[in-house]
Amino acid sequence: MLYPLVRLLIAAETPILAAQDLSMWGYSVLTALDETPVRTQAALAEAIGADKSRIIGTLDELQLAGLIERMPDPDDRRVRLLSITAKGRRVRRTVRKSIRAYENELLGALPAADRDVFLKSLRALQQ
Amino acid sequence: MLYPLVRLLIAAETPILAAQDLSMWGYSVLTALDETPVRTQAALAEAIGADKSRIIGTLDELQLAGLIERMPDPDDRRVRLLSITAKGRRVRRTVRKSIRAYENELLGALPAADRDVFLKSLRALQQ
DNA sequence: TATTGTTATACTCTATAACTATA
DNA sequence: TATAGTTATAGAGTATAACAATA
Repeated sequence: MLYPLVRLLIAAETPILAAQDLSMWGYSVLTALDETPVRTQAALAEAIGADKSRIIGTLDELQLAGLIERMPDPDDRRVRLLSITAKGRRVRRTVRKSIRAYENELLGALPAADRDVFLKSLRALQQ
Repeated sequence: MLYPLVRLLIAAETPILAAQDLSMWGYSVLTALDETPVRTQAALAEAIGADKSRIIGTLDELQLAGLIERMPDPDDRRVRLLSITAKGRRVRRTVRKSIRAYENELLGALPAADRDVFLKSLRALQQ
């Protein structure tokens, strides 16, 4: 039952991301970094459910676009300290607004009380 | 919010399918054929959200395992009439029972009233 | 020797377009 | 010529392991 819904969301949200030259992983990274700063790339990858080698291309793009910063940690030069830039925060906010607008439109099909229970339940089912 | 949940379900249900030598698409096909018979492979593919060329390997495997039948339509020999076999039905029921047991366990974390609203809402959100 | 980030490789999935056989 | 099914090809996404730099 989730599969058609997920397909619908991906179809609707891919163009929103593309409008900001963002991939799904790129948006994932911005969201993670905007919520809590992360010290290592491996920790970031783990946080968003990816492999550390998988996000490198994504980080390269985000850095090139000026959306994140990647600084060698002076205390351990193997480590890259990751942070979101002001521009990255702006882009993330823009995307999030569009995505939320779309999702609210979708959820508008549900009675308000059901909607609240639905979202609460979704939250409860994640670990 | 859906993504981690979907990952969790895939991780839990892949071994259930593997125990019956079924792929996710194979299970999708069995489910579609068990619910309503389909005349052409293209229609079946469309029904489960796949490409007609993508499901051919799956149909080959299912047929080889004796779970479906694929007969040329005598009225139009380009067409393959698709149907699930008794064995296919048994396998599907077995898998479905395990999957439902797991999902009920998951949903057990929710209060019964919320669970009902959650499932009803999921159903309402699909088109 | 162990760890962080990177690169290289192979593997799976998928989409597309050719191809065949029928109509 | 058009359609159903098939095959072939190339492309994207992913996982794994090897690698360089640093500890």
